[in-house]
Amino acid sequence: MADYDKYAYEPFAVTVDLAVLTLRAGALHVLLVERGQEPYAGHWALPGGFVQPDESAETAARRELAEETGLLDVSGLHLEQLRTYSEPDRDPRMRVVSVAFAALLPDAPEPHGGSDAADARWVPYGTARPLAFDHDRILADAHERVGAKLEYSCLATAFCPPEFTLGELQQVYETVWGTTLDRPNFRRKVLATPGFVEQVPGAAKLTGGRGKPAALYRAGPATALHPPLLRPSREGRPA
Amino acid sequence: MADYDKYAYEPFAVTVDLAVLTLRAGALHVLLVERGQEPYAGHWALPGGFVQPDESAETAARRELAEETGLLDVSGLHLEQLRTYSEPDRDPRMRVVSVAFAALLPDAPEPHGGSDAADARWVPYGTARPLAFDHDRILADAHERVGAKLEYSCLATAFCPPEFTLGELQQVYETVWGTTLDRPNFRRKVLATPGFVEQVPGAAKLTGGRGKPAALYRAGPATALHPPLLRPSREGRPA
DNA sequence: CTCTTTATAGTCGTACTGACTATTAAGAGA
DNA sequence: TCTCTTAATAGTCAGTACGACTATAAAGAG
Repeated sequence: MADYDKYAYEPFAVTVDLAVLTLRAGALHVLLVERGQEPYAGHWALPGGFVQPDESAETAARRELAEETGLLDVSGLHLEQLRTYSEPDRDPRMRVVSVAFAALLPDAPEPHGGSDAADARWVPYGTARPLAFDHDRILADAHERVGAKLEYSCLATAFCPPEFTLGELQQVYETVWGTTLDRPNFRRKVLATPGFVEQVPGAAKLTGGRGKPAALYRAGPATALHPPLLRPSREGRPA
Repeated sequence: MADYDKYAYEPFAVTVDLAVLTLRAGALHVLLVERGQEPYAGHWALPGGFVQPDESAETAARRELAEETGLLDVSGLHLEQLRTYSEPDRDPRMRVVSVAFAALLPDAPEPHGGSDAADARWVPYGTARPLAFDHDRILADAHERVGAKLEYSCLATAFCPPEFTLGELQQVYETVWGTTLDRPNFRRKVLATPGFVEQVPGAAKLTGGRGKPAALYRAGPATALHPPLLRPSREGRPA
């Protein structure tokens, strides 16, 4: 910001929009609310709301997340600022600048409309298009960002419960990237990265489903992956 | 954004802040303006200004960039949205939400205060602290983001003139990362990445300084680096 | 003419990765 | 109970990428 005296300035409304992602039954889901009023009445939209005078966008996003999901404790959830959308015509009613966030949830409790949330629902990613406003774009940006961060950060554990198997962790990568990965290679790579995951000490194996029971792991202290875990090929360069 | 009727909303001032980076004499420089008024009178600050009612933050950033640098054509410059800073107390006078951008310039024309710009100057990165407001943080975030993007994108060519030598390109990496790189290995890696750079066809070598003249290259069509060019070690994981 | 500087070429061993095969330990169904 | 299926885990092997080098070529400086 520079010289306040040289420019007139117009006040803007500032909101936050949330792309809340989770994995249900091996598919990526998004938390969406159905709009009751114009514009875009009947369309699905990302949850969000106005930033209050005494809070930052991050605080507002966390508050909205708690309200919309009905979760009591959102303090430990991963919340990542995506970018800010500020096209003058993105809302037909008024000038609204929106700071978008991506949030990742491990399990998927059905949202039971908290304080004043409209009825929010988990919707499989990619269905329910088009969304209201520019929310298709925001959601696509969130997906792209999360997919990219899986490569070089330990973000994948944010989709998992506190204790998880390597198979579940691999499912996160496969679901977000839309690919399949070789299981032994994935295992080797994850275990070779110091601090990514650590085995739960005397813990019993997870013996729920079929097959050999898997060892349980929890997230380690590392936050970055060196070297990264690159998604397969994606060649795409011209000749 | 959600239900406009359920919340009162406070209007905010929305600004853009620019971290304009360039390389001069092998050192990273930032474009800064000296503040003449309180608060932070006499401190250096990032250039920036208010977003006008009819423009997006990106448009405002490009306009401010042209005004502050005095450059006539800023259309081809790389401009990257960093994040939005919205702490309630970040400006003591009023509630200001600022969208920060990083811009990369190849050469460094001394800014000759365009239309109404305060006297802007190139300042070596790291000197001139503390900056006004939260601009130290913004500038550090810009540096971190640019350093990270050098690893997996072709961003480095944005610091170079249209035609450049591999030595100049390597200097970009070394300067931003603050490391030294092995020259043959860097060369091998860059040339092995399809579309990163392409040799200028019948062009003469650059024979300015001492030493064997270098071949000239220009930026290729690729935008991403696969596999990435990782900066050395940065281990840093707990035991 | 020689020294210094910089670009470019090439070598070599290690580490990492992708594509496999093999083995183990559970539940499901006959 | 036996066998089949499923999933976890162990291990192999070749191709490649990368870091650390050495060597050569082509310019200017003294």
